[in-house]
Amino acid sequence: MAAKTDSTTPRERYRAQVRAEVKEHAWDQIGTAGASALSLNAIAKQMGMSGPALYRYFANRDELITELIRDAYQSMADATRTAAAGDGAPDLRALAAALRTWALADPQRYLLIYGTPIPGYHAPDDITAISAEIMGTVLNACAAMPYGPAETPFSGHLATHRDWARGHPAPPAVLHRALTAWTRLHGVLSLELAGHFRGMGFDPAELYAAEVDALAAPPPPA
Amino acid sequence: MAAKTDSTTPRERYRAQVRAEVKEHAWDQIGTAGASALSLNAIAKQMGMSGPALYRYFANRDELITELIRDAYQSMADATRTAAAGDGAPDLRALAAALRTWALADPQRYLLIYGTPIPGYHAPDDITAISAEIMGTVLNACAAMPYGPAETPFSGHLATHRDWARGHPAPPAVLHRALTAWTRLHGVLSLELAGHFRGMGFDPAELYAAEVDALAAPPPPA
DNA sequence: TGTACATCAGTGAACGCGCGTTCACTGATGTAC
DNA sequence: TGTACATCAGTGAACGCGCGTTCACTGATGTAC
Repeated sequence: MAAKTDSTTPRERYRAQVRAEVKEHAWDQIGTAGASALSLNAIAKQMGMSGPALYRYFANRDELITELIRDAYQSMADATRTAAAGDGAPDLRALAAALRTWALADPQRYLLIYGTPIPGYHAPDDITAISAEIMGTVLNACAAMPYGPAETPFSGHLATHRDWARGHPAPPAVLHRALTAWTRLHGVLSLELAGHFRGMGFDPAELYAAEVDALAAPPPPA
Repeated sequence: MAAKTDSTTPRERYRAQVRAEVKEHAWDQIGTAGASALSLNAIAKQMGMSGPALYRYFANRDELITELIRDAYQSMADATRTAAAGDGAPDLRALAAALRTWALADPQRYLLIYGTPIPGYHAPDDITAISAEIMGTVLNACAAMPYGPAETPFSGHLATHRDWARGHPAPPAVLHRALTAWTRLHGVLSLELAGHFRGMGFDPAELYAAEVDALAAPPPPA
């Protein structure tokens, strides 16, 4: 018998493996047919099992989708955290580069988070928490920028509307920078992933780099 | 009998009216259940007709969806063109304001264009043309800005990758500005429409305004 | 070490459902003389 | 103006399909003594 090094039994390990395999097929299916076409029966067939068998592993279709969304968020949080705080001080450029690499590696994963929301779906709290963690990573990177960003009318608004920063000590101008970084990088990435640059003839990577440069640029002397 | 003022017969008018009514119900359905759940049978039921009746008006489900996408693009093109060139010189601020109003008026319409692409769907050429027209409007507005934007590394790239501008005479720096306007406004709008700002506590309109300000700001003195 | 029992993975049949789409048909509306 | 015919909107039945999900079951795997 196997040594009981930790608390996982063989059965638990087997379960985890099958669940992982189900999710892999789920991603494949989302990639080729879209998230709304995700079907437990189809996944079972691909795995050479009968449809009802999957109900041993997921309570229903919704639970599988929630799990995929959670994994997507977690993966994104890991990728950005590692890159931003990789060596020494948090670095927005490294974060941005890692984000793009992560997004391009699996467009469906990015779009499951940031694409058209599934109507009626509401993410559970733990997913919201991961999302906030990602925001924290962006905030840290912006707070560590060599130049403190300039104050703006909007940063005045943020001074009194900063609950989302969850107590982060950064000044309002940095909060503004973080939100801007988020929306600008997402702006380029989402259009690229959705194929809206296709056929236009320029290199999306260069447009993305230009946005990163703009974010990292020193503020104009006041 | 009605005077034949133009070439539309009563039957043609009736057809056009029913087609429009079908589309209205289709938008309702997209709003509540998502584009992928769009069902001809369900629409027919809502209209008090039998399912097959709709096949008099649309060849199949795909044709209806294509029509909706076309209408969405056309509506966006109209809204931006009117706003940008409304009174006198093209105006990026007016364009941006109109775009946001248009997007918030019907999030599903915006998301049908810019949300997660429908897998395997490829837009026909006339829709691509409308999309290019919108880009032209943005280009015009950027070309009319009081300050010519500064040259950038990316504008160097655009100097030799400007086919998408379709012969527009603007210099590369303006092309860069137009692409940037597009991606930044989309960045804020798409996150807002998808609900990612919900619960964060700040006012998305102010973030949007800050991006518009940044786009319209004079370049830093070189 | 072997035996008895409990746990759990997976199956196949079945449920009701709604979908897109076709087809032959009825009945109303418009057109031509 | 009335009559004869063509056009076309809409119906109801039918097709095959795949979906999510339940249920009672078989057979393998692990556990306790």
